[in-house]
This record gives sequence, C-alpha cells and structure tokens, in this order.
Amino acid sequence: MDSEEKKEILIQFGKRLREIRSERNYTQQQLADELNIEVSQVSRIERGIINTSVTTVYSISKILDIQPGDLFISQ
Amino acid sequence: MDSEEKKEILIQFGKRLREIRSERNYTQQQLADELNIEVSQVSRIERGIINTSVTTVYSISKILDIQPGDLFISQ
DNA sequence: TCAAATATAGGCATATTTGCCTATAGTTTT
DNA sequence: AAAACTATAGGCAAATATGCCTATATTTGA
Repeated sequence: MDSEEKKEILIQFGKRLREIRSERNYTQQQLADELNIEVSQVSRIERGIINTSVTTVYSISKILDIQPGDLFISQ
Repeated sequence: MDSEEKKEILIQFGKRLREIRSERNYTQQQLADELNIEVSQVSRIERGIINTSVTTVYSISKILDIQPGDLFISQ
C-alpha cells in the first residue's frame, strides 16, 4: 500500500466518521469529551490528517453505537 | 476508557488477528511481507503490545479477506 | 447583521509507533 | 538429535500521534 492509498483510506474513514457523528447529532466537542481526547484530534481524524489507533476506533464505535467496520469503506 | 481497558482491547484484537491468520495458514512473516511491515511489528500487534493504526487494520482485513470489524471483539 | 456555536489550523512538548536490526526461544520436520 | 522454521524480545533512531494550548475561520441561529 503506497502513501497515496493510505491518504485515501484515511480520508474515507474521516468522512464516514463525520457522517455517522452528524447522524447521531454529536458535535466534535461532544465526541471528543466522551472519548477523552482533544477536539482538535477529532477534527484531524475527520479530515484524514492522522491515522488513529485501534483503541480509538473501538471507543468511537462504542460511543456512536455502531460496528467498528462501519467506519471503514467497504472492500 | 482507562489504561487497563485499552490493554484488554489490544490483547483481544491481537488474539483475533492470530486466530484468523492461523486459519488462513499465514505465518507472521508472510503477513508482514504482504503488509510491508516488519515481522516484529506483527508479533507486537498479536501480543497486544502496540496500538496499530486504521490503515494497518484496513490492510490486514484486505489481505486476510475479512471485514475490519472481524478483528474487534463484539460489543 | 450580530452573536454564539462549531470546526479548522497549527505550534510545541511528550508519548507512542514503526523500521531496521540482532539475538534468543520455541516448534516442527527430517 | 540436529536443522529449519516460526515466534518473541528488545535496542535504537526516525516518524507519527497525542495532549495542551491559542487563534482564526466557518456555520448556525436569533
């Protein structure tokens, strides 16, 4: 997997997160608070700037009441 | 989520990865080669030592032909 | 239009992951 | 038992993520 492909995956991941968060009527701030992370981190994740971790994916899915796989683009 | 819970999630994640990798008859080395990462990293992931990234989860699921959610313990 | 709420941007220090490497332990096969 | 294969361990430097912070832009609602 090259660097461009990674970028694309992270952008799609961020888009999915934003979609689902919005559907659930969560602000970035609310999600950040429940995750116990900074709102700037949530912003970076949604914009595909950073490649966050397994545990953060897990926590997001718990908070938003989805399956972790829902955050990934389908294969 | 506290530090202990994170550890537990990573350990479960690693166990799932190992199970699925074994079912597919992949060695850590083969998986590492296809992922283009070090075998020592695969070992660390399977033992729950490190908290790997979204893109690695994505790549693993593609290589092992599973859904990303299959690597997470059910909620 | 104005104010408030929400999201983006980025600096800086610290923590963590990763790549690269060597060594050792454990397992399987002959 | 010996050799080959597989997994674990860990050191070290570089890359990346994170926390904490302040400032600015964008959107929403009154």
